[in-house]
Amino acid sequence: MPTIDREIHRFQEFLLHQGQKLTKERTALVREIFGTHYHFEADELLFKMKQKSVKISRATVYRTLELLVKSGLVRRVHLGEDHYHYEHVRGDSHHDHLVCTACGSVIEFNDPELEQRQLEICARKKFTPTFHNLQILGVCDSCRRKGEQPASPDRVMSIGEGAMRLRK
Amino acid sequence: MPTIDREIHRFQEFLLHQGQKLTKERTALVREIFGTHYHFEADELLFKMKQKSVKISRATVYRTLELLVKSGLVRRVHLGEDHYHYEHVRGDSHHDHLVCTACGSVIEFNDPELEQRQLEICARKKFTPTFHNLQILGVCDSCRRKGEQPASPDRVMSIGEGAMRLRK
DNA sequence: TCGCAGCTGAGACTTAGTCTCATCCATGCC
DNA sequence: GGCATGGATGAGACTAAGTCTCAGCTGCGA
Repeated sequence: MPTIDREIHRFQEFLLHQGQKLTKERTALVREIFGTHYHFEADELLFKMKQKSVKISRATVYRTLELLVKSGLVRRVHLGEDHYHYEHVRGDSHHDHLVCTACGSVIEFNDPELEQRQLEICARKKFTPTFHNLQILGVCDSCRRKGEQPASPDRVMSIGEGAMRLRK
Repeated sequence: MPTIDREIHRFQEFLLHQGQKLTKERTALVREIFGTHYHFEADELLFKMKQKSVKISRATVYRTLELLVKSGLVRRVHLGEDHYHYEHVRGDSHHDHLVCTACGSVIEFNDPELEQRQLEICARKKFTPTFHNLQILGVCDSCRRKGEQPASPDRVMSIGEGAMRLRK
C-alpha cells in the first residue's frame, strides 16, 4: 500500500535524523496504525498484533508510540477516559473531539474561529500556548434518537473497538 | 471558619438526601479541601491529612472525593497529566485552564464567547453536550521572561505543591 | 561481512485508583 | 442516655496502564 509506505519513509527519516533505526517491529506497528486504526489505545494495538501473530512486546509498543508522537505521525489524546488514546495524523490539520458517552463514538471537528478565540484568551493572559486539548462529552445524534441513557460523564464507556485486554 | 461550615452544611444536606452520613473523616476532608487547597491531587490530599496526624485511609479519600464530585462541591479535571486533579467549587461558574509546562502553575479563565462557539459546533454536528474539558498547555508570562526551557508537552511537570508521595 | 550502537522481549516494578471485609460509629428510636 | 442497625472505615490485596532493566539480538555504515 503506497500510502503507508510514505508514512514509513517519513518515520525512517525521522529516526535516521537522530541516529535511530527502523526495525521490523517498528515497521509492523506503523503499518497496523496507518492501515486500520484511527483512534486506538496502546493495549488495543498490542492485542491486534498478537491476533495477527506478529510478536511484539508491550515495551516495544509503548516505546514506538512515544517515537511516533515525537515524529508527529501520531497524536496522543485524552478522550475523557483515565488513560491515553492515540490517533494517526495524515497531514490533516489539528482538530478536537466530540465524544459520545453512550456509544463511545468520536466525532472530530476543526473550527478556526474557536482556535482564534483561544489565541486571544492566551494573549490577554500573556500566556504562550504550545498545545491544547478539548473534548466535549455528550450524546451523539443517533444515540439521542435511540433514547439511550447516557452514562454519567465521569464513567464514559470504552472508546474504540472494545478490544479484549491481554492482561487479565 | 463560617465559610467552610457552609460547605460542610451543603455536603451534609446532599448526603442526607440519599441516606448517607456525614462522618468526622468526611468533615475533615471538606475542611482541608476548602480551607487550603485549590487544585490538588488525591494523593496530595492524603499526604496533607497524614501530615496533620488526621488518620484517614486512601480508600476513604477516594470515596469522599467521589461523593464531593457528585454533590457538585468539587470538580474533577484533567490538567495535562496522566491522572486526575480536583478543584473545589465555590458557587463560581464553569472555567477552563491554562497550564504552564515550565512551572506547573494553573491560570483559570472563563470565556462566554468560547462556550457559545462550542454550543454552535455541537448544534451543527447534532451533538447534545453535557460537559467539556479544555486545557491549553504552554508557558506563562513569568516563565517566559525568565527564559526557562519549557518541558515537552507530553512531559508536564507536577502541578500543585509537589507534595511528597506516600507510597514509595 | 563485521562491529557495535541501538533495539528487543520477558517480566519485575511503579503509580493511581478500586475492592473486600471485619470492625466501627452516626443516627433514629425508645 | 442506651441500643439497634445500616452505612462508613481502615488495612491491605488487587487491578490497569505504563515504565524500567538487562541479557541477547539486529540494522546499518564502514
